[in-house]
Amino acid sequence: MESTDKRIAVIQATIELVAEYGFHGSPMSQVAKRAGVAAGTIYHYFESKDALIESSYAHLEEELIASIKQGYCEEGPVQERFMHIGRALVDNFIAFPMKFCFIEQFHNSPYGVASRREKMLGKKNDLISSVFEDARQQGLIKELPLLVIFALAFGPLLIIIRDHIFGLVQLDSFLIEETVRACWDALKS
Amino acid sequence: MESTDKRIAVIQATIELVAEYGFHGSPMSQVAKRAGVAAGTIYHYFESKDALIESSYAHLEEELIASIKQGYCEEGPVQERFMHIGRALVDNFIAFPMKFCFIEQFHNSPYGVASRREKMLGKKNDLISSVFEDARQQGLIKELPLLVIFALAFGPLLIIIRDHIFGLVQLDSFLIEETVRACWDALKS
DNA sequence: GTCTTTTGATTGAATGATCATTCGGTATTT
DNA sequence: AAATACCGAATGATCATTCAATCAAAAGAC
Repeated sequence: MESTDKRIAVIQATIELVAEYGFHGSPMSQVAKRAGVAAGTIYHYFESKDALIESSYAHLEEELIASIKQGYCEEGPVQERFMHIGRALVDNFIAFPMKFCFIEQFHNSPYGVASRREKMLGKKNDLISSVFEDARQQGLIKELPLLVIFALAFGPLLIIIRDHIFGLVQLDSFLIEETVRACWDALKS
Repeated sequence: MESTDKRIAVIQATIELVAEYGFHGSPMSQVAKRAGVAAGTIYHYFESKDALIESSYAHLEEELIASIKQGYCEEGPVQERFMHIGRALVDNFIAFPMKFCFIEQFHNSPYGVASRREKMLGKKNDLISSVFEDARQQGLIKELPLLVIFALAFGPLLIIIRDHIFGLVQLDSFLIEETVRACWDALKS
């Protein structure tokens, strides 16, 4: 993970362009132009367009986890930890819609498939999983597979974020709070 | 909406290819080959690739609504109607994963934006909205904007369908039932 | 400190592939 | 014979990627 100025600039340009125009609407020539870099330079940092997209996604994922960790209390009550994660997710994506658009496109494209499978095999003790493991042990939530719990917890949030970004709803902090709480209702045993 | 054999064949080929390779990985030449048709023929039925993709989506949406209507009782209790819709959605997408992959890619691409906005303006009395309107009037569900209700109701289902299709969970009818019920828990006031 | 040398970074025009679309013509239907 | 459906090679654009040439900076030599 080297991080020259130009490397980051290229990733940033990729995220912006892909978010707006999709993978196929984002030629390397445009990425180069927006990053203020020559086309050839991209290939100094990334093997191919696919590799660039993969790296851009990894970059976003790191940023997202970092932003969730801000103000997160590992020792607090389970429901409060859940609410924090939910709020952080929505707030962050609403503040940076491009990140959301890129990530969602990635997840629903052939790129994302392999990536998601890898993550499932081996990720045990990350921040989020452990909230649900604790909740399960305390008998607070339903006895369902972890992935189903994930779906109930975050599925609705992704949708309202998308609706907000596309201007179909206007989220405010009250509505966000109520929605995250409703997600918790879905989990409660 | 004419429906020649070839027109349908082209749409079918488009859905299959896009589901597997994405929009940018589905050249018209391949669509033609898979549909058993000459490249030029596609342009007899569709103005452009964009128009073809738009029509393919519309086709899928009609099919989906038709399949939900099967066995649907307009007069039954609200919760039962909701459970029926949820089950139908999951069953249908699991039976035809290509449909799901196409639709999700569409929704998260620049194509889908306009389409979604149009639908929001003017759709009042469709099958699904009226379930939630009835539920609201009976005081059964939370007082939240319709789009948030949609998100809570169907967001989790979309995620577990994706996980199932990618082989990350194995859904059976028990798990589907429990998940749809949990979605209802999120809605309950 | 100044002058080479070497290494890595950067450039952007050139290359070759691939793609959406067109069109002149052939088959099929009316 | 008129109209419509269909074909597939040809066209022109666009794109990812390469590479020979320039530039920058660090390392060594004296």
